[in-house]
Amino acid sequence: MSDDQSPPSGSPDSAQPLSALPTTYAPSACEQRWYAFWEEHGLFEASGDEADPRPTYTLAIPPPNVTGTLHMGHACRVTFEDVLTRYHRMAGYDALWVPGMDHAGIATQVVVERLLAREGTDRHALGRDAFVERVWKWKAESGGAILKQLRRLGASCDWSREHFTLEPELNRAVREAFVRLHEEGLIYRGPRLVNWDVKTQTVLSNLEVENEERDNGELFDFAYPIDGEDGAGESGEVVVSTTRPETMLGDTAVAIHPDDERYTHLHGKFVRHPFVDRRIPIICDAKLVDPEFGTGVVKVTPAHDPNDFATGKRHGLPEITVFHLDGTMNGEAGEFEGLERFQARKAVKQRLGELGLARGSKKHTLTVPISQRSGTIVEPMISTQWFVKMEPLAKPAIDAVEDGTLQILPKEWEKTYFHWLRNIQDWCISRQLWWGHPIPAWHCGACAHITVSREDPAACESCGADALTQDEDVLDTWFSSGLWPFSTLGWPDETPDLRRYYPTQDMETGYDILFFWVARMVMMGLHFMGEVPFKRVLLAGLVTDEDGKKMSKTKGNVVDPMDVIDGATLEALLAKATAAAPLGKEAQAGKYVRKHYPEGFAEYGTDALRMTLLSYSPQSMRIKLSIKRVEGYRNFANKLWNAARYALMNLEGTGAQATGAPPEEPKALPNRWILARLGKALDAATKGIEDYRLDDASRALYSFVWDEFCDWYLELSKPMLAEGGDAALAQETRATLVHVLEAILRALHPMMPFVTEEIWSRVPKRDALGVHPHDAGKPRSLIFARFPTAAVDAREDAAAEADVATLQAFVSAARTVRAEHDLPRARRIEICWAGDDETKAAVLRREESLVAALAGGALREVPGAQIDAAADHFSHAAVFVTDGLRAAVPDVIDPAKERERLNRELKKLGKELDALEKKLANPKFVERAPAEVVEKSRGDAASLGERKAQLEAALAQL
RNA sequence: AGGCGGAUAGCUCAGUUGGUAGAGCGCCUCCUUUACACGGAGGAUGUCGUCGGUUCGAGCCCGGCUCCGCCUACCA
Repeated sequence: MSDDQSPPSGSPDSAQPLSALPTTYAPSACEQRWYAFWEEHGLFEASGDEADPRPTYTLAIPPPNVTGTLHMGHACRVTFEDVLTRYHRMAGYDALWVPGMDHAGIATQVVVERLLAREGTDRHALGRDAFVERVWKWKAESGGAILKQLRRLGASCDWSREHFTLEPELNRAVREAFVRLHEEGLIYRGPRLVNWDVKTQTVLSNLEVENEERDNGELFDFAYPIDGEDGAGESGEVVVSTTRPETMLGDTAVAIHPDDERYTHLHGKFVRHPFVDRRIPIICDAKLVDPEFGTGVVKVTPAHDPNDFATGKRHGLPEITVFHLDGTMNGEAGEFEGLERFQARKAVKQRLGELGLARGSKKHTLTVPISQRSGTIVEPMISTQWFVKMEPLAKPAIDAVEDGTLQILPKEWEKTYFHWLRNIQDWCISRQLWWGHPIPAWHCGACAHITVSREDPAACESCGADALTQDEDVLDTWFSSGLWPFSTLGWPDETPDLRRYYPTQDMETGYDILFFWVARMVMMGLHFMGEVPFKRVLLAGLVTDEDGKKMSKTKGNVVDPMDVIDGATLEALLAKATAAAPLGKEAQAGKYVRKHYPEGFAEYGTDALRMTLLSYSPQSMRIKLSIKRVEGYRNFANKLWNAARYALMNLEGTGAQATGAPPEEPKALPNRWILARLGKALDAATKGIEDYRLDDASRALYSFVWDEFCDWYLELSKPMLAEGGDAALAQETRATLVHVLEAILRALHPMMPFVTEEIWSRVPKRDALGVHPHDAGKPRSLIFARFPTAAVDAREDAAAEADVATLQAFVSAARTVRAEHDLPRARRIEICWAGDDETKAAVLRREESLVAALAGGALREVPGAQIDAAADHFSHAAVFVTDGLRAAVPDVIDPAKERERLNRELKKLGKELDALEKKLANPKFVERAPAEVVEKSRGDAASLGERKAQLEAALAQL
């Protein structure tokens, strides 16, 4: 079977020779077909075999929310992760990419509640169990959309190991983690001032609160009358400032700075609350009060402000909550009871005015806390919640990065990571939602003891009563995500997968969830597994629109990856943008599309999109997705396709095939050269991938394929393959051509899986090429092919590189002359040349026919003096010079054009020479710079000087 | 307020340990040559934000400034 060139049975149709195919690559013709093939044959599945000797490479996907549809950010993540996975799989690792989804507590609950609202009902009418059942049903119906889209992107996940953060297996892990932390005293429950979302009526963690600057705020001043009832007959007032007048209903103190001499007389005094029957102490607090700010007097509302809460604790102040959970005023608000909080604000101000206590207001910009999910202003409230004590967990996580056990790339992010962990606050993990992991805690109706247990308990562990009710809260979504790298491998059981694949290698994700998720996984992994959950954290920037703005439905600048892949007309894009836009913003939503994509999208294909995303540096925070760039990579895929067509046309019927190794001892210069250059490109690509510089890796391969393989090697191969030529040379060239093409396909496969597999299936090659023994028997596919290396697939050859560089410089210079003189293609020229550098002259002599073919002229070596005095020897000769070589092209010139060209070249050369000479004239440079630098500068100056003289001579002759 | 990042060709961005500035797109000229017009050949385009310092030498190292972005905290 070693000569079998037909595709494996069951693989997509590859019977048609590539040379007979259309000249344009059509991604849609093969992408879905290939993915189905890969998946159907389980080609992405990790071995899971403990006897498999290969090292493992494991990567857990950042599980997308079930609510989501794929956006460009996902596409970016998936592409990076897929390249890493495919690369390692090809490089001889047992690679495992664990896929899955996150149940996304609040996000999902909000979506389903919105559906219910449309049906005219709500979750309370349904009841908890029915509601949860409804969410599961919804998840089953629409939750998988994103998984289908992941496949369109070519994600080579092991679908047999797919997980969902709310599935029963992971619930076991969650319970285990919770109970263990509780046993260790790291989980506690208690009343704290928390972030309350009045709309969804749940508590939020600090991370779920976003701060938004608003300049429409005001600083409102009002007076508290001094209470004279303490017998001293005091009168007067103190004026306080507030941005939230309604909270004064919960004031339980007024604070001044102890050293503020303006208020010394108030020490120990009281003020009278104007609306509720309360006498309020004036307290001294140096921590809370900045005497320079405002009046230097602060109203203290312990129940509704973090600083006031802390102050209240210091002074033992009562904490009076004035809001209901829905944000309306409660009974403590007296006459304002029942008002919504912002109405209450107005009302309080108005009443203060009526009482003559208002003391004016001024504009004030302030940042307001916004709920990430509901968009409402978050209310600080005192509430009893579950917390994780973070400090003991954070320490090992800090150590791991400090001692290098865990690497963060790009390294700049380390500082951010440390800063957050060193100032970490306890994590509020309970949520007043229904969709999520229920907290494994049971309240005893008899003794109020709380039983925390892995299994549902039958009786209270304290008093034995069976009057138990489970805690009504669920856990923060991120609690289960934090366990993801090991819970998906079977933890808490000691499964073979957990043994084999933990710790994972890489965690690739956006920097926006460094705290939310990455840091928590590190803490949880270290705590429960005793080992970091992954060895490297790879952070990428966020994908934005063409203007660098965040993609949002309101702005209408959301680019759907599927549209980029499949193509979309302007009308379709407009329709989608307007449909997604909020009511009333439809017109605005179309603006972006009209401005940037007046012609819609062509069918760019997955590979082009992937290459585009890969080409952005991971160093930058923003990835401004440019559709022009996508187009460029679409063109690249087409270039590759056509290069392959050329190669296969020349291979057809010759018996040449890829063997996984280059020819033993290639003789022809272009063959030696391309193999040497392939080695350089492969080194750069490998280094790029391993260093997480996929931009470097993709650039190296792109420029090798286009600039060297296509632009030079294929052109050089044409004369070598010409009919009636040297048969041995042609054979060697075909062997080189097919090998380099095949190696390119393997190298590019992690980045461009579809077009490479499509072409590769048609490349004549030895069977079982590069397949690891462990994968023997599986259908033939690039998925298992060995990733090419310089050592095996290329041949080092510095001499060939230097010689072709000479040839290229000469050919380019000759082409410039042709172009500048508008010589028609058919016009043959004679190029008279002389060599000053014997090595270079030898190259031209040896490769004369190739140079002649590429430069479009016959070569004739002449004495150097003839070129120096071109006018005397050749009529109307254009003269060009490359390093170590001179040439004249007789009978072609238009003196004016020639003068222009020579002058332009002289100008450029002059600038370079000036800089060099200035440098060399500096004695300190000669003295102190490294010898090789000085030597090089001298050499460069000399050859530049020579060229300049020659150009000037040529110019003078015109 | 503190921290971080950015400022390089018309646009979007690379630039490895300091040693003569790069790519893609766009632009100009020519070319329907048997892989490719999603192409080929050639060409034009930069005070590397600004001021100062270190150095023989700075896009790169150090400091100040300006503008932009992000993050964290907080402003009664």
